[in-house]
This record gives sequence, C-alpha cells and structure tokens, in this order.
Amino acid sequence: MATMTDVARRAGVSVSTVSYVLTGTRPISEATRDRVLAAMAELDYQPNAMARGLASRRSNIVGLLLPLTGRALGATETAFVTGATEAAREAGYHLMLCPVGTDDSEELQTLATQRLLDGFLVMEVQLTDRRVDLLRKLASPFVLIGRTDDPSGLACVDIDFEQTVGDAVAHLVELGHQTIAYINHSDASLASGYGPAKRTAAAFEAALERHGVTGVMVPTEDTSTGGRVAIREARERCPQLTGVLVMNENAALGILAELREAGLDVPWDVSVVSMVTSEVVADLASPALTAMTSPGAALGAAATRVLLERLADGDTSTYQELLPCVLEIRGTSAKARKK
Amino acid sequence: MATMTDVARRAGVSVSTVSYVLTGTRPISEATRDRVLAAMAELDYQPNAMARGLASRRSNIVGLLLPLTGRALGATETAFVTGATEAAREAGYHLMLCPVGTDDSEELQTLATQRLLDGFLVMEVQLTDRRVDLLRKLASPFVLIGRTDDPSGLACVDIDFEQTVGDAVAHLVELGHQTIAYINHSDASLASGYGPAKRTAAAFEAALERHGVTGVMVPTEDTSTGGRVAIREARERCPQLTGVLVMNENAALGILAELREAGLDVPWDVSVVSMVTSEVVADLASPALTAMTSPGAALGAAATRVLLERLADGDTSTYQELLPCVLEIRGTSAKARKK
DNA sequence: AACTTTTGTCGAAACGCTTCGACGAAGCGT
DNA sequence: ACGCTTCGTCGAAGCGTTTCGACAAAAGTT
Repeated sequence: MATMTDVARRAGVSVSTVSYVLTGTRPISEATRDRVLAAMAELDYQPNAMARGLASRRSNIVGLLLPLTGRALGATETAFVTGATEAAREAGYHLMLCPVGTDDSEELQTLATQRLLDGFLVMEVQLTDRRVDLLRKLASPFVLIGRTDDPSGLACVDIDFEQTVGDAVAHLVELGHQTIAYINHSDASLASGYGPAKRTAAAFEAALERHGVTGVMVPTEDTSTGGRVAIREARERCPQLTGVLVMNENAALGILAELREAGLDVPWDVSVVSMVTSEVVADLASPALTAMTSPGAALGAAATRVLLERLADGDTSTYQELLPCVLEIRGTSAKARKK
Repeated sequence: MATMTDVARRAGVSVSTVSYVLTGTRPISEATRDRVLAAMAELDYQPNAMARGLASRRSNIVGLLLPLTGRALGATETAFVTGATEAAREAGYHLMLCPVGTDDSEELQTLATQRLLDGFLVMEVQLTDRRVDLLRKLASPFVLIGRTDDPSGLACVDIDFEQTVGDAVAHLVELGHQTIAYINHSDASLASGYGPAKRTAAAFEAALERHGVTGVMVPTEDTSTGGRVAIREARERCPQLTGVLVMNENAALGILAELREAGLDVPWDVSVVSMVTSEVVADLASPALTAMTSPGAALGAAATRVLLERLADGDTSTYQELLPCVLEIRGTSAKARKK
C-alpha cells in the first residue's frame, strides 16, 4: 500500500506538497500538481482514511441515529436512509448506521465522544427527545428528521404534516365528501407525544373546520388488522362517512379489505386517501391507493445537505425545512355519490 | 477532550500501560488497572477512534455493500440490514452502509483501499459478480449474502432456496394440489443470472418431479401488476391449476387481487404460497399470506458473525451457511377441492 | 542455588496524514 | 530599483493511539 511519502519521493516533492495537492489548501503550480497526480496514479495511491482523520480531526462520516425497534423499517424510512446515503456520498462523505435507542444516552455519548463521526442525522424524533439535549451538550453538529415541540435553536427537516393533511382533506372535500374519518397512529403514539401523530391530529381538526365538514379521528395500530378495527369503529360512530384519510400504509390495506368485505365499493361508496405512503405500497393495493406520497429520499437528501453545510461553515443557527407529501391520485378516491 | 496522556498522568503510569488496560494485550496488575480505570472515569475518557484506527490498522467498522437501485428496499433486505447492524454492535463493531453499484469497481476499489473498513458484507450477489473478484484481489475480507455460481474459496451465507422451494411444494402437494404454478422473478433477472431466480427455478423443477405433479413456471416483474399478468398467463397455460407458488411479495398481492376479480376464492379454489416473504407484507394481504418467511435478520446476524470471526482469526477458507425460510401457514392455503 | 520464565511496567518508535511557520522567487505599484 | 504582497514549496511538529524491545522483580525449574 503506497503512502504519501512514496508519492512525494516519486514526484520529487515534499510530503506537504502532496497533501496540498490533495486538499487544495494552498496553491500549487500546475507543473507540480501534474507530477504529483501522475505519481499517485502510477502507485495506485489512496489516502489512508484513518491517518487523514486523525490529523484533520474530521472523519468525513456522518452517523444516522436510527432506533431499531426490532420491527422492519417502512418504505418511507428506507427511502430516507437511501436518500441520505446517496447525498452523503455525492459530497464525499460516508453514512454510518447507528442503531441507538431513543433513550440510550450511554451509547450515544460513547458514539459522539469517540470522534468517529463528524455529525448526526437524527431519525424518529420525539416531541421531547433526550438525544437532542445530549448532542447539544456534547456540541456535536446534528440535524433532526422531524421536530421536537420547541425546535428553536435546532436544525430540522421534516414532512409538512399540516400542509399534507390539508391537501388530503381538500382533495376529499372537492370530491364532495362531507364526512371524513381520520385513522391516525395508535393511542400509545399519541400519548407518548409522537410528533406526526399529534400534528396530524391537530391539522385534521383545523382542516375540517376550515371546510365546514364533519369527521372523526380514530387512533389505531399500524397494522392491517388495526385498519380493519378502526374503520369499523369509524363507521359505527359516523355511519354517513364517505371519506377516509389514513396515516398508516399497513392500516390502509386493512381498511380496503374490510370495506370490500362489508360490501362497500372503493372508491364509489367510500374514498380512501393514504398519507405518508410510498409508491410501492400504494401499488400493492387493489385498486392502487390514492396517496400523499412521502418525500422519503428527498427528505434524507435534504437533511444530509443541511448537516454537511453546517459542518463546513460551523453554522449553528435555527433552521427549518418542511417538505409536503404530494397527492398522487390513484384508484381509491372518486366523486362522492349524490345522497 | 481527555486523551490517553491525561489519563496516564492522572493515574501515575505510562501511556502504554493505559493502552494495555484498554486492549488487554498484556497483563496488568489489579491495582494498576483500577487506578487507570478510575482515572478514565474521572476524566470521562473515550479513546479516539481515528488514532486507534491508525495505530492498530483496524477501524472496527465493516461495510455493507448494498446496490441502491433507487427503488426502495424490501422488508427482507431491511431486516437483513438491521440484523447485521445489531450483530456488529454487539461485537463492538460499527456498520457502514455503502451504496455501491454491482459493477462500480472504481468506487469499491476506493472504498477498500482507503483502509476505512475492516471487511465487507456483500448483498445482492450475482452469479458472476465482479465485486467478488475485486475484493479478492485486494485481499479484503468479505462475506457474501448469496452465492456466486462457484462459491469455492468464498464465505457465503444465503437462503436455502432448494429447501425452501421443496418445503413449499411439499406443503401444496400435501394439501392435494396436483398442478402448481411458480411465479418467479422476471425474465431479465433470470437472464442476468440472478441466483435466487435461477436456483428456485431449478428447485421447482426438481420438486415437481419428486412429487410427480405437474406445473409451470412464469417469470414476471416484481410488482403487483406483474403478479396479475403472471397468474393470468399461468391459468391460460394450465387451466386446471390449483396451487401457486410466488417468489415475490409484491406480485403475491397482485395475484390475490386478480384471482378475486376472476371470481375465484383463495384459498378454496386456489392456494397461494408466497416465498421469501416478511411477516409485515404477509399480514397486509387479505387473507394473510401463507408464506415461507425469510430469515432476514438472522441472515444478517449470521453473515456479520462469520465476517468478524474471520477478521479475528484471519481464516480465509471456504465457508457456507444456508438458512431455510420457514413455512408459516396463514390464510391463503387450504386443501384442494375434490375434482 | 543457579537458572529460566513469566509478570508488570516503561520509553520510544511507529501509524500516515495535515498544518504551521519559514523562506526564496516572482509579480506589482511607484 | 525598492519595499510589499502573493505564490509555491519545504521541513517539522503534531494528531492520539498501538506495539515493540527492554528490564527489573517475582515465580518456577532443576
């Protein structure tokens, strides 16, 4: 394995010159640069990442804090991860997956003080999140995917839930639906202060009011069965319901099945709009789900860009970027039947 | 940030002694060890990962080579990634996601010669895979998830497709199904030599013969629509067909929808068994899919363990470990109707 | 009792890079 | 032609560890 010293010797220059060619920190004459570059090529030289990291105090690696709950990642999260990874690579950075529980401060502290990572992307942010306090204390640069209840002083990239719910409800109302159910995440998420659950709940209320239509919110488990149970409950509480908004991809499929078995036709009897849904899952359903497609990859890429920017210029001010899910009309929404 | 020198000074020993306490490379007296440990605790000392990596030539990071095709990862792949990550962490290692195309040798070479990673986990292995040759040439330790056509001299961990297909067909035959369709991956995958596609095709033939039943194989796209098209074709070619084996989760849902719309009842008219399927997706379907559940997380963990073992003892001999998918009977398979 | 080993510790030399200060050679305004 | 800045390069001092050789003291071997 060739080292910088080898390159320097071969090019007839000093080690520091080689380093300057590599990093561009100081001007180098064209002639010298060419000689150095040639030497590198001939020797198949690759800078040693560890040595470089030690000397420069930057690893060019960012960590992705991802609480692995044991259950699989949804398509949205996956897209996020891949988006972030790609964006990092394009900027010459690497992405390290860090399966650290939301309140495993021990582990996170170790990770952050090891100097292995230049900064962090924080996923699955809670409304009050201990990781945020810790990272702040340790002065590690980080960007949240999501928001705490008070995002001042933080850098966040998140889905614009208010807008998304608003657009979804608007879509249903435009189609003539006057009674709309919102199948949210579970009671437990709501209680634990999970941001998306709380924000969408509020946004749903607001949207109903704005359009002067009525509706119910039913929290439920993020599973197919959860969807079945929820739609049953919703129809009991609101028999005249013709529009359904559902937070969870998995629940959406359950809802479709349950409605079909109840002898109701989707979209003609009931329209269903699924939120924060990936294309893959939307297409799995029959008919394919009309959905608010989550900008998973875009979110990941945006978050990464923001983090890298901040690493470069040391900026630490408040920053917020909200990306809406975009309405993708497929087969589960249609004009409401005349009463 | 405290360094080892600080700890040494505080404990009244030399730096090397502190290092020995940390790494256990040489015997240290109980008394000294305690003093050092105490000093570390008082100073909140954390070894610097870069310095350690430079000096020891090991980063304690393994790379996961994952061709990101742009489309999202399936549940199986996701489980694999999380399984690997967890296993690595338990052994004091980190996992880095490396989105490197199957034939982006350039990128891989850079990655491997950078000395950032101690070894590689290789996903999405092709029957003839250039990455394998490259890693071998560079003498980078690696473990394949999957197999090349000639796995001699390699370390592989893979799904036992032969066994899995065998079990699935056996299940259908036991239920009395005499004509079985196998909906495989696409023609393109087959042509490009994608291992799972080819291996299952062969295993399917063998299983049919073994049980003396008839069947067809239909390759198709890994989408819901793909499943619809394929089942239509299968029924045309084999009208008496009552059992379906399907490789792809997404296609499985399409098949269910198509059969339903054709007025056929699953499982009573046709039984469907989905292969290499995750629980989440299986439960999404109505009825829930009878499936060969893929051991995603277990595979990831196994691969990681093998890799770390090899890193530790420098072993480089052939190794192969095959994990079967296990049959999970849910709602889409039942006794064949008497003719 | 005279040896060899093992144990516990130290000092110093790497590991392969970045970065700082220095310094001659140009380039420039006057 | 005189200082002044800018350019291009070098040497050397880190960065924070691990690891090697050395060595005294303790423990085993005959």
